[in-house]
This record gives sequence, C-alpha cells and structure tokens, in this order.
Amino acid sequence: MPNRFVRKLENFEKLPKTDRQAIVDVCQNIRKVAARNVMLEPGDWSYLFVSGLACRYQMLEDGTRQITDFIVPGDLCNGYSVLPDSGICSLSQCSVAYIPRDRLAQVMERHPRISRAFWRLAVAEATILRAWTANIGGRPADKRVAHLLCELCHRLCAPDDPGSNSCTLPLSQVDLADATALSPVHINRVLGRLRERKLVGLQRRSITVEDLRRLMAFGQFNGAYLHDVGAPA
Amino acid sequence: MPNRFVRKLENFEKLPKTDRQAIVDVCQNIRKVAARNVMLEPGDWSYLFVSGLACRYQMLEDGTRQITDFIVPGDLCNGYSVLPDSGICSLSQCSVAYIPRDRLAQVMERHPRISRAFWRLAVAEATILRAWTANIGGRPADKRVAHLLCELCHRLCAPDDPGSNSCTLPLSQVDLADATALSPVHINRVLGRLRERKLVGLQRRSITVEDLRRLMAFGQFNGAYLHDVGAPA
DNA sequence: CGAAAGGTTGAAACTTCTCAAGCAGGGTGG
DNA sequence: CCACCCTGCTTGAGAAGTTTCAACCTTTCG
Repeated sequence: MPNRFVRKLENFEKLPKTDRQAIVDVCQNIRKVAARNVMLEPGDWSYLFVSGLACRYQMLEDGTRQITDFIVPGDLCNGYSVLPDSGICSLSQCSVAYIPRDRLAQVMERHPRISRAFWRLAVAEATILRAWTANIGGRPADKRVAHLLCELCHRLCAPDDPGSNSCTLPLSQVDLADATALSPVHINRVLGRLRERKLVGLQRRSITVEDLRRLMAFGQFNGAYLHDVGAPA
Repeated sequence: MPNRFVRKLENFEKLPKTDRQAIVDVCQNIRKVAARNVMLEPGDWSYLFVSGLACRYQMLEDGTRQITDFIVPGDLCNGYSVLPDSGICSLSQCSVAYIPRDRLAQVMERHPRISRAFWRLAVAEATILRAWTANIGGRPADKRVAHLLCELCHRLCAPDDPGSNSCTLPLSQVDLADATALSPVHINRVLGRLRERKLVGLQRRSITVEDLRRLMAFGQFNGAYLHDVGAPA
C-alpha cells in the first residue's frame, strides 16, 4: 500500500531495501475516513494518504474557505504546521496510515537517506504550491479552473492509468470555488462553458474530465512542475 | 554569516556543534549580486542567502509575472526545481553563499540531523507558501497588500530589530503588483490609501511600513504561520 | 540633454461577485 | 410509497472591484 510513497521518494533518492522496508513497516496502522470529514492535524501523528482525495484549507477572517492544496495518495501530512483556522478535509472516502510521530523521527534517525528523500519531496511539493499561487494569481477564471483540474488528474488518476484521457474527480462545485478563489456561481458558469466544449462532464458531486489532452491545451497546463511526483511507475 | 541559517534550523532540531560547523564550512564562497538581477537557478549549485531580498517568480503565458515568494537572508535555494519560465530575481543587492550541490549532499549524508532539519524547514516554508495562496485568493486588495507587507517586515526586518514598528522594503510598486496579483495601477491607488492612513510611506523604489502594528491589525496579519523562521534570536 | 523607468491620475470597460429565486436529486420519516 | 427537506446545482440581473488604456509627471541615469 505505501508502495506509492516509496516510489515517490525514489524519484529523488534511490533507497536500499532496508530503507524501503522501514517505511513499509511504519505504515501498518491504516484507517478509513469517510468523505467530507474534517481531519484535524494532530500533534502526535503523521498521516500518509493511501487512497482517496483530501484537501488542506485555511479559513479567512470573512468566513471564506481557501483550499491551498490537494492531498493525494502517497502524500505525507506531518502535523508540524498546525495553525489556527487551517485543517485537512477529506473529499472522498480515504484510507490513511497513521504514523506515530516519534516512530517517524526514529526512522529518519536510523535511515539518513530517507531524511534526505523527505527533504527533496518537501521541496518538490513547494514547487506545486508555487504553481498553485501562479494559477490563482495569474490566470483568468476559465483557464484557472482548467489548469487546476489538469493538475488533479495528473496527480490523482495518472498512476492508475497512465495514458488516460479522462478522469473523475470527487469535487463539488463549491470545493472547486474554494480551491480556485472564485465564487460558486462563477464556477458554475465557467464549468458550463467547459461542458459545452465537451471538455468536462458534470455530475452531482463530481466532475469528469472528458478530454484531458484538450483541457491541458486550453488551460496551458505543463506538468513539468509536478516533478514526476505521483507519476506512473 | 550563515549563523542565521543555523539559527533557523535549530528552531526545528537542536544541532551538535559539529553539525553547526559543517554548515558554516560549506558556506564560505560568498558573492555579491546587484539589485534587479535575474539569477538562474543553476543545476549544480545551491544558494544560501546571506543578506538582501530576492523573489522567486513565474512567467505566465500572457506575459504576466507572478511572484510566488520572497527570499530573505537565511533562505536556501536548491536548484532542484528548475522550471521553464520561472526564476529568482534579486530585488536589492544581495550576498549569497554558493554551495556546490555535491558538497551539500555530502554534508547531509554525514550529518543526518541536518537532513532532518532541512526537511522540517522545507515543511515550514510550505506553510508560508500556503498562506500566500490564501492571501491572494481570499483577501481584498487593500488587506492583501497590507498582509504581504507585514509578512515581509517580519521575515526581513525582525531579526535585526525585534521590537521594530517600522521597516523599509526594497520593492517597486510593480514588484508589489506582481506579488499580490493586482495591476500596478490598482496597487498605486491602494498604497495611496494606506499612505493617507499613515500606515506606509512611499519612496521611488521602496515602501516604508510606518506603523507595523496598525498595519497588522488592518491586514489581519497573524504571524503564527511563519513558524518563528527568521525570528529574533 | 535625452531617454528610460517608476509613479500618478482619470475614465471607461470588463470580469467577477452578490443577491435572489428556482430546480433537481437523494435521503428520511411518516 | 409519498411528502418533505436538505444539499447542490442553475440562472438572471445589478453591483462591485479591478483592469485597461492613455496621458502626464518625476526622477535617475547614461
């Protein structure tokens, strides 16, 4: 199950078998979390997401919820940066490996390579966050939405079906609005236009990317910044 | 000189003297970079910023420049995430320690604690990036500008003068526009209003925060997310 | 001295938001 | 099984915030 995490780490740092095993060992305590559940980032546990989709968000002073990033299988959430008014919310049903904080520290102590891989991974994730900022700050609504959907497809769907040109995302329109910093009403209109062009399909609580390649062109999406994190094996 | 970096790392992980020394040793090759210089993130070097202010940016398809974060003394830029259309630009004169990539790898190999501290630091920086997203996505222009200025003051000025209530930032209005995702014209008007309220002062290529405490209240700034990185010793 | 860069100001245009009302589906209790 | 409610989606119209265009000014620099 945590293979995907190991695979991701090995994008950065080839790990000897003992290191890989150490990671697998530490990920035994897996639990299911229902969709639409707020998961407080706890002080003593780290989360390794095994399946499902979640998002990190921040509440602003005026009651707005800003989603700051999505969490996909193979992502590690260490509760170090617990802030008031921020949290993690599952969007679909997720399974999550709960890792005691001190065991993780122990593993890093004993396997320096893992520490370094963690660092590289964190740096790569920062690149994704910057692309998010650029997307929200710089692109008009329709391309912004398209770009975000493309990112999610790549991070979420690609590993299971590399050549896939379509992918269903468990997002409500309000979720998308909070992620793109647009109003739900506007999101609805933008999605309507994307649907007219047969780029996406809309369901009650999910959005299907029908033609990923054309959507990428439309949203000027270049996946280089994903740094192959989560790419097919 | 790199003391500030060590100090930052030790926010996360107490380092033995040998580790601290290893970092200092690796930071000997210091060069000056003039203001307004594009510094390509090179493949073989890491940069440790010692003094000055720089920014990371990303060019978008329509020619917009989006600044995604600021780089302050004590920040480490490892060129791993070199992307097309993104780069680093000095805003003031900077001094930068150039560190050969392989030496840094070596240091991490020999000093596992340093790797772990690097990881923690990268995670903390991600928190700052998320706050940036939330700021751009969620706040109206005036508060957004105020918030950004507050962040910069905290990261840039505080270490030198903890209790300071004012601080001069080497930013042109266009820089601020690119950082906040607002047009230069609008930035100009917003700054005009902040000046009327005696919150900031405007110079030709710099902005002075005159009353940081009031500006923080106005921009609803809570520095918790800075995670004490760069905080006074 | 001229040119370039940064800043200032006004007016019109545009994107996006808000408010408001209405519809559809899915689950629940009667 | 139906009525109901709740959530999520849809649509229209007016309002707001922000952008664009354009002109002009000021300072710096070559």
